[in-house]
Amino acid sequence: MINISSHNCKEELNEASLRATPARLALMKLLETSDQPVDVQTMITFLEKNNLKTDPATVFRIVNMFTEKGLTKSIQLHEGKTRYELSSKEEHHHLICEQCGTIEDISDCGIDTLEKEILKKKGFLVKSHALEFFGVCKQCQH
Amino acid sequence: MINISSHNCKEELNEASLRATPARLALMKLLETSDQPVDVQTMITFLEKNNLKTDPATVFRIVNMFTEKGLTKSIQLHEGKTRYELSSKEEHHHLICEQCGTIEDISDCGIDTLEKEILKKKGFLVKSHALEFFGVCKQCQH
DNA sequence: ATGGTTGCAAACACTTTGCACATGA
DNA sequence: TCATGTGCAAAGTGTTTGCAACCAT
Repeated sequence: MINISSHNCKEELNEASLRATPARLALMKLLETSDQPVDVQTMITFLEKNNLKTDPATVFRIVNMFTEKGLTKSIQLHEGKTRYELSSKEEHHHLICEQCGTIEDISDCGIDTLEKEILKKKGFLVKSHALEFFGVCKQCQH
Repeated sequence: MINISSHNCKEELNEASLRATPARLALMKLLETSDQPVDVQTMITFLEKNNLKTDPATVFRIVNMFTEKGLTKSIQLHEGKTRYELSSKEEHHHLICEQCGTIEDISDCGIDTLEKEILKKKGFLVKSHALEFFGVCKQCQH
């Protein structure tokens, strides 16, 4: 991920025809700096730490809006909740350790080839996909 | 899927050291015959239709137990709920149409190769994976 | 007989919604 | 200014838990 300048979040929001409010700007920054998909609780805590009074409803509205506008992707790791990640991040997937819970990234899985085949064979046009791997990370394999 | 005889569900349950109760047997059958992953509401409706008095808590306990014992897999299609599918079904993944909601199956995606690479490159031992494609099915592409 | 299972009620966690007030453009 | 966004309260949905009664083995 090459971060060409401290990305102008305000601009990105405007491009998505969203107003640049303090909460949204802060969440954009959180998402940009986080090395793993973020859940709503974490977002709330982050906002509070930054003295931004907030409410779950607002955060849910923000992430839903972000996702609807294509700024973020939603991710489910069988935790009974949703995590969010910037769509602008390089295509990658996740390795979730069932023991310690660490979430590692992985790229390059030739899934585009697969998507093209799906279109040819099934006539199904893939818009997005979810690919996660569950298992045991290196450290946890004693 | 070749169904060698009307599979003896009772036996399968015993092998998993689970008692063969009416609800469990019925759910095994539902899962065997369903052509797509089933959610808990559908299970409850099914049990009621078969005059098996039941309760959500029981069904959740059953599917959790099934999944824990490896009889079923849990699947999340960004619906805010979990679906379940027999693990004994042939390895496959899902094409979910965002327009009409149909869930189509797809096999053969060479994901095992990928898992081996992950072990070699990252030292991460994959136990299971989730791979779903979201898009527009053939019929919905007018 | 007895330990695994269930039904019921209650509680939880995550998420959505309605509405009046506040705010960014 | 005024449409858009927020806070608060309430409700909705999916899921879990405690406990006494029940039933498969």
